[in-house]
Amino acid sequence: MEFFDVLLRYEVALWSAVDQELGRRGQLGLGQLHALRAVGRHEGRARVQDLSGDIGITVGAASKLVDRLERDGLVARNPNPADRRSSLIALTPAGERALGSGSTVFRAAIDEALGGEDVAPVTATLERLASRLAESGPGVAA
Amino acid sequence: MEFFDVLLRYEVALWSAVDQELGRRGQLGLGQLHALRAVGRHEGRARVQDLSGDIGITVGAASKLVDRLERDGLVARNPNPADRRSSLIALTPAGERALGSGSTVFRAAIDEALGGEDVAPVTATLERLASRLAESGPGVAA
DNA sequence: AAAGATTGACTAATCAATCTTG
DNA sequence: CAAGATTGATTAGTCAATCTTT
Repeated sequence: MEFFDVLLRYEVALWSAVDQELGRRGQLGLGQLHALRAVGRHEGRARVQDLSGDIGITVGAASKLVDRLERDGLVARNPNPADRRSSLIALTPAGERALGSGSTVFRAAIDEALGGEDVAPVTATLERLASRLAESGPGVAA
Repeated sequence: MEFFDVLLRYEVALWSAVDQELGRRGQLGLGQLHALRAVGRHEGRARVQDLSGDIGITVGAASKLVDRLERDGLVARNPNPADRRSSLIALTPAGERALGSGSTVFRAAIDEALGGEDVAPVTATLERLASRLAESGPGVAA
């Protein structure tokens, strides 16, 4: 189970290293940045469900996450004309700025951590494994 | 940043899949099992600090984790004859049993998730990256 | 003083129950 | 009645302050 152990250990260590670098450079924490990246990918039309799936947390947790991002002025819930049960979540101008500058530091921190290592093969293998897993059982989903 | 994204996504998905399989088989959750595996590796002489480092959580969190494991009868804090500031944490008989049966299910769940994929190269690369990171900055440590 | 651990205040996750809309 | 989201109770983490022992 060496694979599982090192996967877990490295993921925790990398998250921690990147998060600390973000803090040193006066950026958002990695948790918030990770969320803003997900919101950004949905081009202003993110629903709470989408974020839940992207980030791998429950719908309830995603709802509260959006509460906090909204409180901090980084995203806004806009009415969904097609379905009044949900809102469409978009980045605010402040959210765009935080995502932009945070992403720059984020990329640099990862490049630094990789130190020239070619991770393309690892990336490919993990993609394959992730697909396998997604097919068999839908992780966090209800 | 495809590498970071898939690393994170897969780690979350794999954790979730294994955790659910443990639940279905009436075993401890993966969080607790992960902790018991760490305690077990220290052969009855684990200190709170050791677990903190192994698991990648703060010392305070590790102290509370041991509280819960102790409350559940899975580990015991024994006096440390060499240093009265710390205890030596050991598995109880119940803890040994839970670790044993949980590990069996754990291994099977991982094998199932890997589905014959050869992860040795990925493991080697992640080991190398983890070493790099450990040298530059000590993650969670105070 | 420093090291090891614990505790309290706070933050963020889970699950279950609930409310609204489709 | 399903689906989408929110909320409340609980659980587990962070950080900072503290206590004991070295």
